[in-house]
Order: sequence, then C-alpha cells, then structure tokens
Amino acid sequence: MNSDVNRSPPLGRVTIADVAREAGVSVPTVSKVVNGRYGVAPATFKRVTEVVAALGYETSLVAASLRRQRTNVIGILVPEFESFSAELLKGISTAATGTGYELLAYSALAPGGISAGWERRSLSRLAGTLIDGAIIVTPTLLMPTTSIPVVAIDPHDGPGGPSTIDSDNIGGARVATGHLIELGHRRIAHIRGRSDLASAQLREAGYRESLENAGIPFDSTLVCDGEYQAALTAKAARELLMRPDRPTAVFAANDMSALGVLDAARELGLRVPEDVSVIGFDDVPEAASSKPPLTTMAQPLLDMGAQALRMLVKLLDGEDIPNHVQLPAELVVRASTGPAPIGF
Amino acid sequence: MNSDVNRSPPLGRVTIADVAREAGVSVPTVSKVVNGRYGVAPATFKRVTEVVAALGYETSLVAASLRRQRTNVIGILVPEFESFSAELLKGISTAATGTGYELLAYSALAPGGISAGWERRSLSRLAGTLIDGAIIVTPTLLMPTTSIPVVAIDPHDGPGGPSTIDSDNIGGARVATGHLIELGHRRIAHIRGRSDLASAQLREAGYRESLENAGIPFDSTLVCDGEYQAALTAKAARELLMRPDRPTAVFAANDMSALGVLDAARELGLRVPEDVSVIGFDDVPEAASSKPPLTTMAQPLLDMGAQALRMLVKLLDGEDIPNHVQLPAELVVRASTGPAPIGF
DNA sequence: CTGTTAGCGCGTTCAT
DNA sequence: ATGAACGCGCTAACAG
Repeated sequence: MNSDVNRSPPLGRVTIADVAREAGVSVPTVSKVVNGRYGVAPATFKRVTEVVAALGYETSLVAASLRRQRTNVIGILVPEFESFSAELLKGISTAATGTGYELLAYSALAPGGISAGWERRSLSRLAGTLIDGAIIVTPTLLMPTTSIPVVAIDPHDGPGGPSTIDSDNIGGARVATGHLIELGHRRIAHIRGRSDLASAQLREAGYRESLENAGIPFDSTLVCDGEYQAALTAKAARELLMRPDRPTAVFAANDMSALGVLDAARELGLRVPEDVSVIGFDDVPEAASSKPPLTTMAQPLLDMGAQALRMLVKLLDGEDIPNHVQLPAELVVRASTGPAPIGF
Repeated sequence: MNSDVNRSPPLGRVTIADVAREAGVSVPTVSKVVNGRYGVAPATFKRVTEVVAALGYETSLVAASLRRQRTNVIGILVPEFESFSAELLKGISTAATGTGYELLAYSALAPGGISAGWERRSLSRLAGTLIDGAIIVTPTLLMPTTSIPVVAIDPHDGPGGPSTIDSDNIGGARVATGHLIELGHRRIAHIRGRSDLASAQLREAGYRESLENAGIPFDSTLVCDGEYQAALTAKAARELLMRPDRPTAVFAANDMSALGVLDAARELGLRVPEDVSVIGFDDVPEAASSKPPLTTMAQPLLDMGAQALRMLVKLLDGEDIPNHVQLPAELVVRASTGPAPIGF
C-alpha cells in the first residue's frame, strides 16, 4: 500500500521524509546532514540544510532514540512536582547547562496518590530508549540493578542500590530538637514524615536522641504522622494542640508539615511562637513567606540537585563516583520558634 | 514476591519479546495482556501477568508512542527550569493529578543561552509521537499552526497562535509604578525584561503610561535592559545607581532582576529602601526571602499553570476554550519600597 | 482465542 | 556520494 501521496507541507509534523522530498534527495542523506556525518557533497549539504531550516525540521526524539543507543537526554523522575522536587530541578537545570544534555522531568502522577513502585515503572517506561541516565527523587524501592546509570536523591536507602545523595538528616534533626530544648521547651511533639523514606526515619531518630541527651523522657503520644504533607499534618496537629497538656513546641519532619501545624495553630487561636513553637525541615521557598516565617533546618536543595547531575554525568562518562554523598543541614532561625511559655 | 530467583534480566531493558519468550506466547499476545484487551484466555492471561511481574516489565513509552496515536502524556516545554517555570510546574502538577495524564517537562537547555526558536524545535522533537499536547512557557515565536494542541503561557503574543495565558502585565506595571509615585518618587528607573516577550513590552508600556499620568517626563537614560536575569541586571543597575543623579526608585521587570538591583545596591553601599526603593514583578518564592523582602506585583503563577493544564485537557477532549485568558496581578508590599529620600 | 503481517519515523549497514 | 533494505519495541489489523 503506497499511501505516500504528496501532502501539503505543514499539515502535521515535519518528518525526515518531507525534508528529503523537498530537497530532492533520499532520506538517509538528510539523516547524514542532520547528524553531521561525512560523505555528503557540499552542494547537497547546503541545499538540505536550507530545507531543514525552511521547514523547521527537527529529528523526532522518539524515533531517533528507538534506533540509537544514546539520546543525550537525562531523565528526572519525580512522584510529583512540588516545592521539594522543584528546587532540586532548579539546581539540576543550572548544573546541566553547557553539558550538552537535555532534561526530561517526568511524573506519572498516579491518580490514587503516589503508588508503591512508581520509580521502577517510570524508569522502565523511559530507560533504554528515551533517556541515557536518570536522577530519581525520593525513590522508595530498592533498585539493586538498573539498566541505565541512576543517581537517587533522598531515597529509601539500603545497600547495593544506586549512588545516593541526601543531607545530614539525623544530625539536622538533633540540631532542630536541640534548638527547641535550648529555648526551654520540654514537651516537644514530632510530626513524622513518609515512613517509606530514610529521611523521615532518621529525623525521628535524631529527635529521640536529642530528647534523650537532654534527659527528657520520650512520650509516644507526642508523635504523629504527617506524611510530609500539609493537609494531613494539619489534621493530626489539631488533635495534638487541642489537648490540655499540649506540647509547647513541634518539630515537623519537613516544611510542608510545619506549614500544616501553623494552619492548625491559627485555627485553634494559638499564637506562634508565643503559645507554640514550630520548626520544620528543608527550607523550601515557602518557608520564608509563611506567617510567621518558619524556623527550619535548611537542606541545600539546589546543591543537591546540582551534585546529582554532576555525578550522573560522570557515571555516563564511565567515571567512578562515590556511593553516597551527604550534604550538611543548617539551622535557619526565623520567627516560628521562641522561648517556652512560662508555667508549662 | 514468591520467587526472587529472577533469571538475570537480559542485560539491558526487559522488552516485550523477553516476556513473550519467557511465557511461551507471541509478542502481540503479551501486548494484549498488558493493555488489558479482550480476547485472551484466562490461563494465558495469568501466566503472562506473572512473567511480567517477575521480570518487572513495563511498556516502553517510546515504542508505544511511535505506534499509537495517543500517549496520555502532556508535555511542558520550558527554556530552562528556574523559579518562574518551576512555580507554573507546581500548579500544572496539582491540576493534573486525577486527570489520567502524565507529565513530561522538557528543557533543551541550549548551551549558548536560550536560542531563538527553541520552542519550535522542542515541539518538533516531542510532538506527534511522545506527547498528546503541550504547554509552552514563554515561547518567543509565532506558531500559527502546530501539529498538536498547545497552550502558551506568557508568550510573545500575536494573533493566530495557540491559546494563551498571562496576567495583567500592563495594569500590573501601572500599579507598580503608581506605588512608587505615591511614595513620592519622581526619578524612577525601569529595568526592562526579555525583549522577545510581550510581558516585557507591556510592563514597560505600563511604566511609561503611569509616569505620563503623573506628569513625570519620561527619561530614556533611566531605562536599561536586564533580560529578566539577576546577573545581567546587577551589572546594568550598578551603572544606574552610581550616577550622581541616580534614581530613587527602580521598577524591575521581574523579581529576578529586582534581586539583581538589590545586589547592586548592596555592593554600592546603598540602603534599600532608605536610599533606593525597588519593586519587582512575579512574586516568585525567592522574593519573600530576600534582604529586604521584595515588594512586587504578584502573578498567580500556580493558578496560571493550573488553568493552562485545564485548558489543554479541554482542547484534547475536543472542547472549545477561550483564545486568551488573563489573570490579575496584585501588589504585594514588603520591605523594599519606602518613601522617597528627602532632597532628591 | 492466538499468531502472523505490517508498519510508526528514524538511523544504519550495505550495496550501488 | 547516494539509495535500498533492515531493525529499534510496540501495537492495529487481520488470518488462522
């Protein structure tokens, strides 16, 4: 079935065949010109180049990647685009300019929330053909072997997987809790993060250690789950703050949950930090513009993204990279923490 | 899983052929099972499903998209991932959850900065096969016809193109300039944005109108180019602020350039807002955490992204959508603007 | 119900 | 220097 009838040029996408026909040469010749290969007469080269420009032709990533082994595209796999991954993306983008790699950020956005194994499915869908390597943000699965080079940011952890980047979660949590203790707080609650992430477990561990070091007995009723999300946290925090023996301070596992605590406090008419102190983790941009501005443990998110990209590029170049890179977390004191109220 | 005795996956990616071989069926049968089509015997279905799970197979987006007409993937084309596009991305992501569409954000990251026509090339690379529709951020080209549905955010403008979304740039600029005038400023400089974008031109127009309405003569020496970038702006602003007859206020075309002005002022030992007032545009997250926090015209970036996505989905469903949607820009007064210094 | 055939758009040997 | 033939992984149409 030769349905290759001449169609008017700009109806659909311009394919390599359109260029070939227009330039009066064969398809492979166009391919050679486009890919800068030798073996094309200067005159032909010029004519084809002109037609390419005139028609605005660009090789289809899909078709090319299917045939070729290398695409020069780096994939960034995220569960969704929110503040945390967006910051990483900025850092990645900055570090990627000039490397010759293109960036493809992908989110499968499962309807019923983030489903287990999303990273494996996403990787399978893109790897091998579309992307040369991937940066995976908050993977929850152990992926001992992957078909392409991978660097993970803030992963579930575990040995034998890809190289990982995170910040000093346990140390940061100690500092955060210590900050509250120094302010005189004794009843300090903790909103836990996503249980499938090492960062959440380490932050809880740091919280408990810090309590213990200060001789404050651990009270399990002061710990609840926020899953790193503002809405979920607000609900849990409301109950916590309505108790007669409510905590005077809350260490939220990340900024989004800290913002949730702020919401809950506002609803209940509690003043921050006069009635309750709140500290978060991440230093996402929103932390600076909340009311009051959030005291938090800053993770160098831009740096983490940039380093991840550099590591992945090295990996793609066949160089060795460290198995694990940890960046520091720093206390940023804003206005959501203050001295413990007297009488508590 | 039951049998973790995975026979080592064929080195690379697991393909449909691997599954077929392992399950003892033909490739199309696997395809049918994977895509949930009818016409497969229960026993076969079960066996294939098991092999798929054991091998961790997932259909390649690339191969499937090449053959299929619809991929259920929406592309978001950006020149680079920075604060502005990142905010839009968050809004898009939120609006996309539950729609059944996956998100693919793409940045070609041209080495020598953003090159003209990037959006056309990017679209050509992805459209037709990989993505069903696209949201293009700050396109500078007129694209009267595209092969797939497109919605543009903050475009170069021009009739006949795709549906566009922006905020009230000219009105916002009037308000911004008016804010400075009300504070008593008369020598007000303007840092222009990217000349290839309508938003930049409209903001300059609003600035000039506002000046004229207040009876302040336009002084072309008070206008310089910042290209929406902090570094470029800082350089230009330094010269501006070193002049003996320096302006007492600066309206920067966006927040990034406003931050550049802040940098320049700091370098020169000028206090903001005591010596110079600075106002930006966008209300990017960074604006709230600068020193001093930036007064700016807030664009509803999350909303703009969300609306763009909803419009694109309607377009993909064959519904009609407005040709142009404009959202309001609102003055957010922080700490970078104050009364004009006396004696100027 | 299952397997066979035929491409999708492109890049790559080989022949000319 | 150029073109014909083939294959990448997958799926739509049909044949069996």
